[in-house]
Amino acid sequence: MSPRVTLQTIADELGVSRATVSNAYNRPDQLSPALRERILEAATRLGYHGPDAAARMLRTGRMRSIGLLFTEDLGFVFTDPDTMLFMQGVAETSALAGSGLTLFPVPPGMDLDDTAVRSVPTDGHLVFSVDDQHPAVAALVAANRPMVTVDEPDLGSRTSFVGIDDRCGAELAAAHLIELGHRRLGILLGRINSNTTDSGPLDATREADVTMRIARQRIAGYRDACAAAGIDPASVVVWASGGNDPDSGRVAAAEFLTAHSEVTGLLCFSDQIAIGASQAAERLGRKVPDDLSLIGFDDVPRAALWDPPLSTIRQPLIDKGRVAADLLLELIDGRPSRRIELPIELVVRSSTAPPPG
Amino acid sequence: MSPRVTLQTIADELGVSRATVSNAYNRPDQLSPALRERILEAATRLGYHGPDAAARMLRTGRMRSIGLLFTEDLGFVFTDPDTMLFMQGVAETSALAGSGLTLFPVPPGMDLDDTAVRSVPTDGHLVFSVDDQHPAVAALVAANRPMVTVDEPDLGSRTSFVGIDDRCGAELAAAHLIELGHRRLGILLGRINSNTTDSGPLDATREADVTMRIARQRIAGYRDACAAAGIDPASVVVWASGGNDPDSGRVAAAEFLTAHSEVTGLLCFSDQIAIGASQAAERLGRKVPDDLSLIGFDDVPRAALWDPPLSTIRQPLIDKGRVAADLLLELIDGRPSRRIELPIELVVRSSTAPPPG
DNA sequence: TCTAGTTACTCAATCGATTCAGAAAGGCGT
DNA sequence: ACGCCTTTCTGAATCGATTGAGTAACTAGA
Repeated sequence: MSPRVTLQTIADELGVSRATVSNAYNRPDQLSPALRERILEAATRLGYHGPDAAARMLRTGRMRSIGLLFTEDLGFVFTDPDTMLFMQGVAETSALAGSGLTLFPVPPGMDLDDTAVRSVPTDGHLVFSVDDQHPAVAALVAANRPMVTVDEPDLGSRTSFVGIDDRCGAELAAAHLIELGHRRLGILLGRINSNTTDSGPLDATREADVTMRIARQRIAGYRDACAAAGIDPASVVVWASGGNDPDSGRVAAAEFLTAHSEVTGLLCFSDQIAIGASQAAERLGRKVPDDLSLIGFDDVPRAALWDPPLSTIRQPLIDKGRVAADLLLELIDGRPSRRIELPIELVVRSSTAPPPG
Repeated sequence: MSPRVTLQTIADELGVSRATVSNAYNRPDQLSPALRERILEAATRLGYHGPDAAARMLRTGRMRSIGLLFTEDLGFVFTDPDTMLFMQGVAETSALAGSGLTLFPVPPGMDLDDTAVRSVPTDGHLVFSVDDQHPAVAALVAANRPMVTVDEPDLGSRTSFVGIDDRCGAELAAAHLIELGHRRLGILLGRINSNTTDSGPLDATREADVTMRIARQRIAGYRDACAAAGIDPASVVVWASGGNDPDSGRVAAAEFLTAHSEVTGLLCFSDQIAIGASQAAERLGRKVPDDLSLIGFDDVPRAALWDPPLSTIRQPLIDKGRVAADLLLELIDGRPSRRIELPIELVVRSSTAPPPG
């Protein structure tokens, strides 16, 4: 067939130089409007659809796309409301900037070289809630390209960071239950690190397995509130769910509530977990909030729609995506790295009440 | 700072040719294992992270990433369960193939040149449920690159296509209601084209505004069932919602049910619409399914969880994503275009019952 | 008329790899 | 010792653009 149509084809057709044709696309002020018209006309006539993106990338070093790395199972990613809200924010900002958004799923167990991470170029990466020991993070850090991490890991000034004050948020949640009169509290986490999907109680030893930064922070925050209220932080049972979805929460909560029926207030790592826990409580015949108070985290849309509507700690998830993308675009622009903490807020609804009796 | 580390840097360091270093990465069988080891060692020592992706793209013409184009509002895209399920399937398949997945949002009203569509290279595009008059589709068709459309538009053999038999599915849904004894049916659509968010009744004239292929197909299918049962297809009221989300469905259904209280069976364009309609019915004091039967379309997870659980037409949304990505990878591989229709199935739950009286 | 300043283009180096056609060296059978 | 494979590596063309320096022509001011 016909050889590829390039800048040169147009240049030859019109008897001008390749540079001029390039300018017609990139620097319209560098040539006469009349010539530019002729060039554009010739281009459509010959079926030239603008400068080749790959060649331009090589020459300019700009990729016009940002990467989004996530390491969770894909079945989780696209059903998790937190992730979706975040992605929405990222997509909005990148679309506004005319930038593409390239997804880099690195499913558990897949070798980094079998993914697109090294073979698809971007201007920088967004890392969403990834264990800091994950090889993909190490690779990106080594490459020393612009990158912003979200929630996790916190890499210091080498990268930008956006997150919330998880410890403070957890403290707010626990303080709310304590203020209602609860004394026997439990903590129901989601997944505690990227290597396990085990659920069950976490004694002091196993608590060392909790490598997720935000989980550690929140445990600390929950305990802060206990300590402040004179409740022995060691009396608070910590339990892990195998995942961050409602089903994992339901299963883990059923075990938890059976093993620890004395607990009247359950501090849930996320709304998703809290939703599962509320189902489990229902099945065990424990009414929420009369027999058991539940408080979630995040304030996803479903939290307000759930029956009963969930008390929770609100964090601005769409904004998190917007801010993360903005920070990355700043970095790509050559500006210095920054660290941003988004505001949080206690939202009291109907899943929390004074303890029974 | 130091000049960029390239293949040549490594080659010079070791006194070998650039070609050999390239082979160390791409064709390990072309050099001795010992030399390959030395090259890889030198690479890590000098901070070389593998061949530059942009340069490789230019040289090989392979981008190792597929594009996903969507033209809906981003607030919709990331909250719509159908879209998310589809994306999950796409992401799974592309991840397995080691391919990146680049999102190309073209929000309504945005000029194509302000988006990344022309400036970020891909091996091909997935077009998800886009109006065939959309300029982005025209641009992709003109570029004549591998592409597969999903549901819409149906471009014939120029591209691959994946969808379902929408007409048959609609017929199944209507036949189910008719079999239950319903004679007064209504059709509640979602958005009818990409230019409007108006809701309201569609007379014969306004029905011409329905440009979405699947909406037209489904209207035809609903009517097929009516005709087969001796119900005058013209007696079936057609109503548009402004969007495809539950809220739009709720608002439109409230108007519809008020204007047409004689209707006992509502054929909803999607489960999302049906969910909204069931809320509207509830507020109007009409019990589902006792006073009003509702049937959705898609069978998203929420359909089964809704109260009452929704009768619907199931289509395999995750598979749709998988198949779409597979078809695109085939095309990129140079294989011929194909057209695939996925199976559908009537799922009877509790939102449908015989009409009252 | 001379000079300085614009405008409108052209030249050619460059981005960083891939790949095919050799070439040098070594092994092997006869 | 000869020709003939293999194995292992090299040379050089090529992908398609961008961009700073340079040039020719034209304008305007003194």
